[in-house]
Amino acid sequence: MNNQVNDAPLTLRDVAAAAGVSLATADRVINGRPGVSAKTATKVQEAVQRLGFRPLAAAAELARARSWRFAVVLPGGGNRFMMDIADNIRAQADWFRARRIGVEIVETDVFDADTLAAELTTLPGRFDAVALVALDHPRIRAAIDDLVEAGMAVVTLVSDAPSSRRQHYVGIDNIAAGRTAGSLVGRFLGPARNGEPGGSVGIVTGSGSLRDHAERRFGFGQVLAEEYPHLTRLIPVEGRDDPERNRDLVRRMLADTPDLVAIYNTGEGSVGIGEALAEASLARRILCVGHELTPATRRMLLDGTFAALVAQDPGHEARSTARVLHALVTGQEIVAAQEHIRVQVILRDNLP
Amino acid sequence: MNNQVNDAPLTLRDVAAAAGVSLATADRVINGRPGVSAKTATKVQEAVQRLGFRPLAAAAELARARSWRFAVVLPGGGNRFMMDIADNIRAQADWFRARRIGVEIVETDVFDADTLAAELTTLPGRFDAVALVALDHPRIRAAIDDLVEAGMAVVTLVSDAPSSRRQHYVGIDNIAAGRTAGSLVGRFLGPARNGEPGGSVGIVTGSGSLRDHAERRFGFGQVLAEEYPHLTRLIPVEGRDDPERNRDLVRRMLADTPDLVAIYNTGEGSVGIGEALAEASLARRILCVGHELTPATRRMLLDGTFAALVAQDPGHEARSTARVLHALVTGQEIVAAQEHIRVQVILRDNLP
DNA sequence: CAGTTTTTGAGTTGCGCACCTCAAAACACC
DNA sequence: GGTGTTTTGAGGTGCGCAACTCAAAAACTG
Repeated sequence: MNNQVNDAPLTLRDVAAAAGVSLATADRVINGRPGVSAKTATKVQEAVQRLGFRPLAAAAELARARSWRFAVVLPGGGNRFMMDIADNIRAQADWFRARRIGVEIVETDVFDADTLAAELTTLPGRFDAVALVALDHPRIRAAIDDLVEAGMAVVTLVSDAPSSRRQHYVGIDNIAAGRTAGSLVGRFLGPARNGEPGGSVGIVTGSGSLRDHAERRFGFGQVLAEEYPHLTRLIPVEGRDDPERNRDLVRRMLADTPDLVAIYNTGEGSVGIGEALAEASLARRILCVGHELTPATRRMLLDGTFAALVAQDPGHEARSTARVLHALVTGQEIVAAQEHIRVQVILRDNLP
Repeated sequence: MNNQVNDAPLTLRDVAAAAGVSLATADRVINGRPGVSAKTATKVQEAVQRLGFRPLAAAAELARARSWRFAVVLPGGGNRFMMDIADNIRAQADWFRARRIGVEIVETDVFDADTLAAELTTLPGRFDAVALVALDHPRIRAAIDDLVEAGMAVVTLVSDAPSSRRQHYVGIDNIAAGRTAGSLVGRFLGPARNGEPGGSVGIVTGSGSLRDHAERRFGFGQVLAEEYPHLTRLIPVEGRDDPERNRDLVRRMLADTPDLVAIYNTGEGSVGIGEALAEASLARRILCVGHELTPATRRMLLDGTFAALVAQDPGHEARSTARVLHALVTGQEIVAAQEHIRVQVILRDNLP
């Protein structure tokens, strides 16, 4: 085992010498410039491998001496989770400045394909790279492909468009997130007991047009059907992530479903669910699992209204977005493990 | 709301001009060199504030033109989690090289205060910074303080020594981790039913000399006592993180405790617990919660022997260690949110 | 006031690389 | 052989800053 992680600093000059070529030629190979014979290029690449040369990041960055413009396209409106992402992007101002990156946060109606597509077409020329919360819709897919075609680096954020040509997705595996929620509900309710029916599980979801919620419902249903068949799944109700709609929907659900034992909310607006339960004096008696850590869900986790949250870290996503876009435009490698966004389970006890 | 995250790049030259001083004077202020009157220094600092100047990291790094030597002190022996950390440190070789950082991984007997203290005294002069898995022991505390006194940057890793002068701790809140395990056990076992006794919960722990295991036991006990008083906690048994010892201890536990319903392992060697349960055909019938994701615990999570794991991400810890040490030696700021290590709950469904 | 110390300005060097020019050398082709 | 093309070498410039020198200016001292 080699415990010496690395050795004396190497420069491009050392590589050139080792390969028996001039500095200019070594530079041409390293930076993929034309006018080098295949034979010579191989010699240089071998020397790079052999010596383990990597350009000093600081020097490369300084010498490149160009600045970048990134756009981050987020849904407008009061979505708390998206506001958290925006805040975390802003909190990186120093990081961006130190890399000569100008960032603009563009708010738009992500739920409307035409609006979003129109917004996207304005980006080339103004920006070098873009991160967007994607709608998985043919028009958006085409718009994303046009951006890539125009030479922009494109990553999807939170909600993916896997069939597009986007270079990277910054977000969680939403099927796994839904499955996790399903396991938590099933486990927390406990096994079926002789003679006792399992009860019904209500599902509150957002608009259904973003891929993430659909995938969560799918994963949730999968686990409940396979592992907890004694539980009855109600038909999902759509509250568009709006607390007031959710409150009304849950009121009706409580009235219509005497054997309701649990509620899963695939999206935002969990606070409305808490209100409806409190009105009916059923808080803590009906098991609730939701998504994302916000001031409201934090409070409901602490007071026991919600038993658990499935969450993704908006700070991690903001930083990952920044790193990935930077790596894409500067041609650096992406550290997959670092950029993998975890599906977090948050209980009262491991609240950050 | 300002959606323009940052503006045109500034140089030190701009700051000097804005402050009405020469470049040399601005440089003296920025880098804390002597020979500047308080009045002038204030002028420059105000200009820095007003313009929002930050030295371009790449240029500063390049100009500083010095290399660093980091040591990472880990326990020797086959601890899988520690091996993961070491592997992740090695995986960062490129990152280190790009910053002129040489890293040496030092394996030693972290559990023996004399050995560890002796190892630590050899570091000053050979290294600029050190990360170590700390024993919370007066001798180690003194040794750490000596390192800081000698001008080294010191961070503790995984297990902290909070009363020492170490600049940072890279690891999780182990009390929260223990509480989380306690909540999972309590919740998964379900509420007390009329007439049914709650049953006994076994606790398997490591050596007890590292702070982390003690804190986990404490947090676990806290939650069980407060929230699940119907459960009986057995006296913790010490298996020194060794699978074979753990197996023997659990064999005896099973024989002695007819009403055993759950086992919590605060440390490594969970595979021994699985073996003992399998022998007795009790796997999946006794609820198990353990720590850290390894090939063995992953397997037991998938086959249902373990219901959940409480984990910390060794990759994150390795990267955080690198970033924090680098920030400490170069005088950069530490992004607290980025370096906060999360207490993760891992179920079968959100396995990374 | 002269003499001393402190403060400031002006300037240089080099970090390692990207990017460029220009000329020389090697090669291909007829 | 000569011509044209490709490949290679040599060298320069600048990125923004750190770190330094040296001299000039300003601020104190008695």
